Amino acid sequence: MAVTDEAITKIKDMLISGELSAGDRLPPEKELSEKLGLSRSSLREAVKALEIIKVLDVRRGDGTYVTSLEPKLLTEAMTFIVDLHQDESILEIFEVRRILEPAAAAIAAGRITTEEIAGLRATMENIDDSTSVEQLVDHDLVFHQLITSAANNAYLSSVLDGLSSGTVRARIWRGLTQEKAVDRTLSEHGAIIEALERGDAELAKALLTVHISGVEHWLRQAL
Amino acid sequence: MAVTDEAITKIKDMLISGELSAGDRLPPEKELSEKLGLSRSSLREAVKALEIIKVLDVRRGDGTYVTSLEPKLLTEAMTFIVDLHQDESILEIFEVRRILEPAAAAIAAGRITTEEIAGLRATMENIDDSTSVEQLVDHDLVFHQLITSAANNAYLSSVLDGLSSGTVRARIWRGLTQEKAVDRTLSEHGAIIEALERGDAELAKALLTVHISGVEHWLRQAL
DNA sequence: GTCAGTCTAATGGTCGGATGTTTATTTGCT
DNA sequence: AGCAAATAAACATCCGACCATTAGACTGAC
Repeated sequence: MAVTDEAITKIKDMLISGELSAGDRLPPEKELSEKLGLSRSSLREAVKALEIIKVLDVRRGDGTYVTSLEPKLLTEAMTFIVDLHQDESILEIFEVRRILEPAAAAIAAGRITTEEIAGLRATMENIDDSTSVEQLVDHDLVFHQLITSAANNAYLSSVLDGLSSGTVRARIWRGLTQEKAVDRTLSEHGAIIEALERGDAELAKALLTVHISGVEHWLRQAL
Repeated sequence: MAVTDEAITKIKDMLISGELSAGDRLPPEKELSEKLGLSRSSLREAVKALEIIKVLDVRRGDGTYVTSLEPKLLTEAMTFIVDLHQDESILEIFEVRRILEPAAAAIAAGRITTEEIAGLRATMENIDDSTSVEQLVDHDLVFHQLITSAANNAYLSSVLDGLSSGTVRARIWRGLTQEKAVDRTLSEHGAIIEALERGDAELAKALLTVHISGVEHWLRQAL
């Protein structure tokens, strides 16, 4: 194994063993490279790799720190990869979303707070079929994130957020706008909010299945 | 933005735009660094980062290639991250698995082939409650992977595989062995195979929900 | 004493080049 | 044609120098 990969493994082990914890600061590059027995150049490659997947947070002029290590960091790593193959396999991604999001909504229905409901309602304000695509994408992003986060499972949220990257969303809403299907989509969002507010898990689940399947169907014929 | 991060973005853009495709070979480091306007050292950091998340495949003495970019590469990226926080949040991860795996089994029930059934049966051979923990973990890993792959959705498989890393599995089976719960777990596996063979999606789904919930319950009290 | 501004040391960011190691290819011999 | 050695290409690693940024210490005015 290359020294750089060894360094990655060693740092990872230090995290797993607890020698390094969330928020801790790593020794300076020079010092750490000597400790791990490799050059600063090679160590930097290792640190860069860990920074990309959000395990380390490098602050120039300050130092290198261990991130919060929250499940949230799964999202960015996934988004990076999902972005790379959006064309062929969007449908497979939607199949996964169609499994997870209704389940998330069902869980959310049982524990969603009035504040969260209010947050969902807020995303619907000032939105109609004459709103710009960018705003629609923003609304859509926040809407779905609020629901999944109401399910109170950070991994669930991370995976779902990672699977639905912004680039894909933008393409879809552009298409929906052209086909004048914005109204219907927005009214589906409204119905979902009502079901969640009533705590109707079954209905919320069904509505989300229908909602995602609808977009999926549109996508299928658009490809 | 640092030059290294710019380089990562540029390479990513080359992939999205199609200038680089799966299997393509990148220019040599020296040449590419000149083209992108940065030093070889900095470029190497970028390449290393992309290698870690399985976007690039670096072959010493040969060259650097774009990987297949299959969804499968999501797994390793996820495993890396999931391994880092197994303790606190295993239960959240299990909640996600409990949503996805039964759904995967239901899909699989409708399209699983006799060869795949035979493959599942094969994992049960030579396995009983006197088998070593390592072998049990191997069996378990292959068993669940076969089911998810029978669902024929590469993203679904990748996400599930990523969520259930080997380290967690090992801990669980060690526990199950101590509690003499191996028998029950294995018989559950057998029942799942039969349901899949009969194409009974509802039963397969229910069995997997029960199966995962059982492990989840054991985990909850073990923590 | 307190605050603002300045200075400095620590730290990461970038670079260029030298050298080692591995692999694929070419060359040359039989 | 086939095998083996030589060669070249490419990545791997290291080193040392210098730049850029930041946090924190310091200083001086009030």
